[in-house]
Amino acid sequence: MNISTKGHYGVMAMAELALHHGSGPVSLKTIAENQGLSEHYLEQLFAPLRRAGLVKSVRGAQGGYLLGREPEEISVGDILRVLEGPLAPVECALYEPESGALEDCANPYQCVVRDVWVRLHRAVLDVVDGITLADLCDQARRRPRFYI
Amino acid sequence: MNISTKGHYGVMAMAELALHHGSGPVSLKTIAENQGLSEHYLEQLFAPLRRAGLVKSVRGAQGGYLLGREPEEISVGDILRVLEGPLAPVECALYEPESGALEDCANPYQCVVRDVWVRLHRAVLDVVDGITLADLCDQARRRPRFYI
DNA sequence: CAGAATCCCAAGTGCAGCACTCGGATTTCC
DNA sequence: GGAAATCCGAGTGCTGCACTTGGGATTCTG
Repeated sequence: MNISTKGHYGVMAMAELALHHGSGPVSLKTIAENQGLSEHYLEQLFAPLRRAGLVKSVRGAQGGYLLGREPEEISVGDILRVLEGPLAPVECALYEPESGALEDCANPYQCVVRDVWVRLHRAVLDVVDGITLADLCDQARRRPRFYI
Repeated sequence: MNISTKGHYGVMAMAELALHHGSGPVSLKTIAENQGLSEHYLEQLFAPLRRAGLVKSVRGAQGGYLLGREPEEISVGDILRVLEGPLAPVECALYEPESGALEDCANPYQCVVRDVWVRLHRAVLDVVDGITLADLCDQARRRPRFYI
């Protein structure tokens, strides 16, 4: 039930991109230094983010990364799904009840317990899809000792 | 963001114990056969559950396991915490804001993002601590093709 | 135009944890 | 006594995490 550093660092890095949104690309070196992360490791995270369209890259000197969409249109859930995979606690919780998949469970115990995972899945999505990068920026700018 | 088979099987097995609550011990062999799981693997899950007091064991022939408390007093969260560890998405989300731990974050990005993890943590706990084994039993007994 | 800065890509590495299996010791009912 | 069960420790193959290493391609700046 935890988020790996991929998702963790990914959201942190995307938050930094969002704070600089509108003022040119930000390099991974900058992000890595600001946040105390490995630049090469961040590279690995940004490859799938770019393929998913969440960021755009600018190559060459003074290059870096830009948000692929407006901060209001990128949720934490969008980032996590790219870096962590689907956010269902167990595989069978991915299928929603209306598809009739409930009948697929071999035994009654598993079916009953699956309802727990479905509810958990929904609770997770409610949180992560309800927070956008714009929300994080607002919150960051309101912090007392905020710099940059 | 997922639950391993430890937590998954553990909750399924505990649900079966709860259904038989009050009518003697249930052996792991029975559970394993009913649910199509490995008996030896279940053994490993029940060791920590017993140490945590969630189940009691009866050794010898016709032995097995009993719930350590009433079904109303065992939540899914109790089981998951024993088998999966703390349910916080990242370590720093374990500390709640009122302890003043918010000041510990080195950089502002991490702090802002941590609020996401804290909210996620709370949402998870709301679900898993709000479902008891008694709830699962009620639901199981109401299912159409319910047996045993 | 050189060279620095940057993204891009592939490969490898050490470690931890998952999902079991195996073999046996101990306890208890019949 | 023997079968049924819990207990216990060890081992195993695999996958994924959290990086590192080493290079190549692109583009701005002096």
